[in-house]
Amino acid sequence: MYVTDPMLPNARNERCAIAPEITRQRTMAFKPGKHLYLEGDNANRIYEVATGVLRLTRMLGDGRRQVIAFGYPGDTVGFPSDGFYHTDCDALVPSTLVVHRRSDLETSTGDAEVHRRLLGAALREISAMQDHFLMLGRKSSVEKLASFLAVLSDRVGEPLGGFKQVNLPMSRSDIADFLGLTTETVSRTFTQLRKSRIIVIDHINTIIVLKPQALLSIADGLKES
Amino acid sequence: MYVTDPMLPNARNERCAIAPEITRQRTMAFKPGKHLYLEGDNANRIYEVATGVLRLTRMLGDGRRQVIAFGYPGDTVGFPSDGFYHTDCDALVPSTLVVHRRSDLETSTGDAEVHRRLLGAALREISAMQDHFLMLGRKSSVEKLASFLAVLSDRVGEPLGGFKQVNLPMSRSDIADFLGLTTETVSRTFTQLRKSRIIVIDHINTIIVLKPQALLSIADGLKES
DNA sequence: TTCGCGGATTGAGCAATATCAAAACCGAAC
DNA sequence: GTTCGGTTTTGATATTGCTCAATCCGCGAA
Repeated sequence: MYVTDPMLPNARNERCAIAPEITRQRTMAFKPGKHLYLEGDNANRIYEVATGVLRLTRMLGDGRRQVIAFGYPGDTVGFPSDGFYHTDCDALVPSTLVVHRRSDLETSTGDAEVHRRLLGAALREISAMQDHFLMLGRKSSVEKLASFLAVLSDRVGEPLGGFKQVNLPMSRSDIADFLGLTTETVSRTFTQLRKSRIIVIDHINTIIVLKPQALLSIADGLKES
Repeated sequence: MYVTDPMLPNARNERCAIAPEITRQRTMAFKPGKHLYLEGDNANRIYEVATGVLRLTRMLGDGRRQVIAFGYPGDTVGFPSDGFYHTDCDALVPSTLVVHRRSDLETSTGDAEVHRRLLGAALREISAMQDHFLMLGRKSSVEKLASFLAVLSDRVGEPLGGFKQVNLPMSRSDIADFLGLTTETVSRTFTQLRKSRIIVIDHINTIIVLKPQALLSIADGLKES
């Protein structure tokens, strides 16, 4: 999951639920604690998230970290380049994954539907990452957090008395490393959104969006607060 | 072209020169001044840069801009997602492009070699963008500019009396919008690298790298200067 | 229940980068 | 050559987000 412009008619529709005939393919359970793969590992498998949340990270020599993406149901991770993975990947919560062979994407000899599906996921990935660049490079801290919450609320928010409740399985420092901020700034920005009554922090990892429209306005830089 | 970690054994080798039998395919000339395509256009063509330099951009409502990538020879631009382009694209210098049909990538019915080639380009694109995230989100201004110059020098630098000369066909504000900085900061950072005798600014758009190793050290955050 | 620990929040000061403004430079047109 | 317009550089100041440090909070263990 990347932070795409929440105002755009997004590509969510294409990222449809995994069809039953596909889940009948090889599926695996994966729990937090170990890595699904590491940067530099031989990339022989591509994973489609069915349930749970994955975390893709990339490290700089001195410990600085970038969370490249969070893998939510419908997302695909592990695209190979030159035969290797280029990020680390682990799970934030117990997850289930549909496993594909690298050859399912790279050769057209197998199941044509799976091939089409993986290719589509790769192309959507490119366009989502392009949007994410705009956010990383050009948005302020409030705009970043608002964009993040808007996307999450849109994709995995659950209705709660007219509002949307969003669960955040990741830590504040995961969010910080995803948005290119520090944990302190993320925390302060949460407080700021809470004080403007745009969100309620129900629990450290559960927020409720009170004013989705205000969140979107901030995300797109249309509002100063 | 994205800014990938210049220390890594990079994927440049894969991005090999366009073979003669491929250039025999449909080729077009494209000059600066008009757009190759705009965000939202129907994406029916995919372009492989043969010569020249393209610029891919994405805009935020209030005018803030992000340069998503520069398209150098060997790079491929115009990957479709949901049938549309998701960036604007124009040329910085007169360029020639190898034109592919969208269907060359999306169906496996055509030339298998072209299909393989486009798919490989898409996968490399994903991994290069992941590296670029780390830079946008976590690097300082000197580190960003040093990374940028290191990659350019590596990819398109020309030998000049034991040093490498790098041409910069893009403006300072293009560089700024690519690295997530302002033009002023880019300019100051150029000056800083010049004063440390790491580069020489031969001309506004021609620099000479005097100390490639120092450039790499800074790029990777191993040096404070 | 209390204790202790790790993550989260808050605070104060600071550093990096942005902003605003002016000067310098460069190339194109005359 | 001179002029003009746009880009780049430089300067002064403002501001955002970072750093360092001190609580605070929630949760599991005893």
